[in-house]
Amino acid sequence: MPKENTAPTMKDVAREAGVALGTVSKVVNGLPVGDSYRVRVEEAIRKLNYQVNSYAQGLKANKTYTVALLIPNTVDPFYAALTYHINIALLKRKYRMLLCATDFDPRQEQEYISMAQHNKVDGIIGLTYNPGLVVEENTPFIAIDRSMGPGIPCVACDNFAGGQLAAEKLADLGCKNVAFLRTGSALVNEPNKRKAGFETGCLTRGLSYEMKILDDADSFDEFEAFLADHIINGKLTFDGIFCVTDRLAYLILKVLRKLHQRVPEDVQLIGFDGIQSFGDIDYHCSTIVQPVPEIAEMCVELLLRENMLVKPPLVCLPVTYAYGGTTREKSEE
Amino acid sequence: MPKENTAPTMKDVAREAGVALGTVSKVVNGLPVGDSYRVRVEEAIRKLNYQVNSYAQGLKANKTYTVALLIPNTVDPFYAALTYHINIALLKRKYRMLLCATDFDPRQEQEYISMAQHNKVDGIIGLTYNPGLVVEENTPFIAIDRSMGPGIPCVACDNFAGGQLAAEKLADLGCKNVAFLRTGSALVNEPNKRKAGFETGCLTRGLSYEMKILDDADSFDEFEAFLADHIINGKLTFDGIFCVTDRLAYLILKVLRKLHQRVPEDVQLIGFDGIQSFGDIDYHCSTIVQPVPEIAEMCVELLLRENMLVKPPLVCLPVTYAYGGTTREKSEE
DNA sequence: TCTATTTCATGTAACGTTTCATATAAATTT
DNA sequence: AAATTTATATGAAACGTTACATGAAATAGA
Repeated sequence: MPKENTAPTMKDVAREAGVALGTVSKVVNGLPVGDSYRVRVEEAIRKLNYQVNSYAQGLKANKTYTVALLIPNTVDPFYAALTYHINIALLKRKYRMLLCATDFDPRQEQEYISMAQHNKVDGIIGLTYNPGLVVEENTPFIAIDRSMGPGIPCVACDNFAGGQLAAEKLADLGCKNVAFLRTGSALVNEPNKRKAGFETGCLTRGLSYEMKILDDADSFDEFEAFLADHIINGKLTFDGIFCVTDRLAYLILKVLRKLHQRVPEDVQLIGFDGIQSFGDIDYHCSTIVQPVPEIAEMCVELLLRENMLVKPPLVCLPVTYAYGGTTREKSEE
Repeated sequence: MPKENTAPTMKDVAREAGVALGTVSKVVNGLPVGDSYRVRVEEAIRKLNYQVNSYAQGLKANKTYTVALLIPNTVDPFYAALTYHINIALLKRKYRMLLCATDFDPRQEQEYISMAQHNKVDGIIGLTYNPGLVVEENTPFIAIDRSMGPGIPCVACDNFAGGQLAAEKLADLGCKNVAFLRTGSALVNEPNKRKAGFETGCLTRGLSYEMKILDDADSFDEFEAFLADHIINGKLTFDGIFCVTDRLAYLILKVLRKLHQRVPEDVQLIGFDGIQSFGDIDYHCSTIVQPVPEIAEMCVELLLRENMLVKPPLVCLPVTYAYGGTTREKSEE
C-alpha cells in the first residue's frame, strides 16, 4: 500500500505491478520491455497516478533540466516578450526556466553565471549589457544581441538589415532628409549595427541624413534641444526619423508633439523592436519588428543541441516592417 | 583530489577539510559545530568554491524549493509586473520560480495544478480565470484576484475602495455625470468589486452615473456605439469615465478621439491597474494604481508561511491614485 | 584517581532515480 | 535431449544531501 500523503514513487509502481524497480524505470524512459510487463506497469502508473520525480532524475544524471534566463527585467515589453517565448520553447522540451532578473546589475549577472558552473542549471540564455562580464568558453551560454567571445553563440535579429529597411521605407514614403536617433552606451551589443544599416540604406537611396547619439537613456531634454535646433520657420528640417528602439520613438513622439510637429504629416517616424501596446493591441509606432518567437526558439534550440561542437558564432534572424500610425502609407500595405 | 570537470560535493569538502560528511552538512546549514572544525570547513568551502546542490537537498527533504506561477502570459503589462515582483520575492527567500504561462487555457491551468500534488513544486501562486478550476483544499495555493474556495487564500488589491476612489476623484475634479465601462465575463473574480465601489462612491458624492458592461474584450465598435449614443449636439453627456482597466481606458481613449471628444477637457478618464508605458516611463492614463510589489510579497509570504493553519480567506491591499494626463488636476497633487 | 555525565564529531541509512552486472528463462544448435 | 547462446527481468550501487544512532573524548563529581 502506498505511503500516506506522499506522491507515489517508482517503488510503489513496481510493487503494484509486481515487477522490479528497473523495469518501471525502463517503461518510464521508453526503453525495450516485454509487452506483458509494459502493460502491467503502465496500468499501475495510471492507477497510482505516478509521475517521475525529475529532481531525483537530475541528481542521478547530474542534470537539472533547468535553464536560467538572464534578463534585466520582465517589465520592459521587449524583455517581456522574450521571456514569454523562451519560456514556451523550454517547456515544450520539458525544461524548466529559472528567471533571473538582473536589473542591469553586473554583480547579479556574474553571480547567476557562476551558478551554471555549479551545475545548478544546465545552461543560460542571457541578455546582458555589462561589458566586463566573463563567460568561460566551455559554459553552455547563448547570448542574445551580443557577442560574448569565442565559443559563445549569439542570437539576434538582423539589425543591419533592419536599419537598412528603415531607410528604404522612409525613402519609399517620400522622405528626403532623415535622422537617426539613439541612446544608450552599450556599444558592445549587436543592435549598434542598426546605425550602420541605416547609413547604408540612406546612401543607397540617396537620402541625406544626420545621426544623433546620446549616452543617457530617456534624455528627453537633449533630444528636444537637438530637434528644436533643426526647426526653421516652425518646420522641422527632417521629414523622417529612425529611432533605435520603439521606446525611444515613444519619447521622440512626445518631443515632436511638444514642438508642434505633426506625425506623420510633417515628419514620419520609424522605431525598432515591434512593441505592441498592452502586449497585443497595436503597434506603438511604425516599426521594424524583431522575430521574437523565432529568436526564442533559436536560443533554446542552440542551447540544448546535442552536438555543441557546431556552435555558430552569430545567428541573424530576419526582421519585418509593420505600420503603426507614425508613417504615411502609400497603400494598404 | 576533486573529480575532474564536476562541481565539488560535500564529500570533496569533507576530504579537503579532513572532517566527516555530517560536519560539513552542519556548517552549511548553520548548525552548532566546534569552532576549529567550522573554520577548517569554511576554508575548504572557499578553496573548492563549493555550493550545495539544492536538488539533492530537495530530494532528501521532499521539497523542491520551487514555486509555480500560473499566469496567462508575461506580455500583458499587469501580468509582467506581477511576474517580475513575485520572482524577486521568491529569489529573496532562495526559492525558484517556475513560470507557467497558461494562455488562458483551462487544460494547461489544471495540468500545472496537478503538478503540485506530485511534489514537483512546493506551492502555486495562480492568477486564473477558468471558473471550473479545481483546487483541493490541502493544496498550497495562493490565488490572485479570485476566491477559489475554502482553505485557498486570495490576495488582491482593495478593488472596492479603488472603485470608490475613482468616483471620488471624478467628483473632486468637478464631474457631475459619469460612466463605468467594463469588459470581460470573468464574474468569478475580485475585480468585479470595482463596479460596486464606484457605484457606492457615486451615490455618496451625488454623481449621476451609468454602467456599460460588455462580455467581449476589446470590442471597440460596441463602445463606440454606446458613447456615440450619448453625444448631444457634438457633446458627450458624460464628463467623467471610469474604465475597469487601463487596457480598456487605452481603447476608450481611441474611441473618444474618433468621436472628437477632448480628454481631459471635455471628458475625464480614469483607468485601473497603474500600467506604465514601456514598464516605467509614464502612466497611460490617470489611474487607480494596484500595489503590485506588495501583492507579490504578500502572495509569497502567505505561501511560504510556516503556520498555514492561519489562512486568511482574503487579503486586500490598499490602492492609490496616480495622475496620467487624462484628468484635469486641480493642483500639483 | 576513577566513574558518571555531558559534548560533539562520526558514519550510515535513506530520499527517488538510473545503470550495470547478474541471474533466469527461453530459444537455438548439435 | 543436453549444451550453448540469446534475451530480458532483476536488484544492488550510486548520485549529493540530511538525520539519527553511535561512540569517543572531555569535563565534572566523589
